[in-house]
Amino acid sequence: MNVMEAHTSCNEKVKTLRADLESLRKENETLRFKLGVMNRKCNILQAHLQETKAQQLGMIDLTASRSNSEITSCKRSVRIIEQQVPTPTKTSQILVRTNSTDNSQVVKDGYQWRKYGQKVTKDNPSPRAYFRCSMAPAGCPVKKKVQRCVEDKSFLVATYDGEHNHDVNSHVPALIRDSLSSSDDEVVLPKCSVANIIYPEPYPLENHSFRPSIALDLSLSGPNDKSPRNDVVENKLHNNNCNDIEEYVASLTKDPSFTAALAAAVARSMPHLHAA
DNA sequence: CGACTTTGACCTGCGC
DNA sequence: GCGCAGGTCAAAGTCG
Repeated sequence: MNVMEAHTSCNEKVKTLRADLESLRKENETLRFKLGVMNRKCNILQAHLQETKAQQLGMIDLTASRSNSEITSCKRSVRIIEQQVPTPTKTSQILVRTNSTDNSQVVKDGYQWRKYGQKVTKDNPSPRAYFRCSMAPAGCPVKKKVQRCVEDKSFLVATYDGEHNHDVNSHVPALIRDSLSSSDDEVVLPKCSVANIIYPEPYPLENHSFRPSIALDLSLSGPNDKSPRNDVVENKLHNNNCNDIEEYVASLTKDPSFTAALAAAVARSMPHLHAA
């Protein structure tokens, strides 16, 4: 009888352990996915940071009263950075937070777009929509591709191609301007090249002061607008982002539940360590 | 009725 | 040259 009881108890333990194992496996999958997303975001952020630094260095006034050696040193630094950072192109990308239940691919960026095609691409199950700028009467060469983010479907990836040959303000109807300022979407417009991106935040934010997405009133300036106001906003944005990212990373590393879960996931992904 | 969207067909570039 | 994938066209449909 004792043997029977022991056997039953053993079976129950096995069941519990299996259930635990299954839930841990699921957790592992989730964490791996999140880790992958974070990794990708980190890479893009680093590229963005490098670009910002290059721009700041490029703004150094080389004609100011400095010694020749200082000037040469500055020029050399700028050249080194220029080699590291890809040459700015007329292509840029932004990420737009949308309502996850909203299936539309409309990115409210202040310009008027006409959809001329849609295609399902190989690397993303969500269809890619093709838009042309329809604001300039003579025809604007700018094109835009919009596709849902493959990792987080609540975000739209908008790729801009070309430069607007007109101003955003002169053609935006009042209705669109109004809808922009009240929009739920959060957008950061491209500054000059690829990887000017606002990041989706797939994790709960309640406990973190860092919230990387910043809503801008886009009706006041276009992506090519180099007004002082725009520069102030951009500088503020970059400084805030850099500080906030550090804050965010610090808060994540201080979070015992996050580090424990991460450690567990890493340990589980290395069977040889498990066995040892 | 005009502007806009949808969607299948077609074009083009690229790798093999 | 062929096949594939991304990009564009244009006719039909939809909406205000």
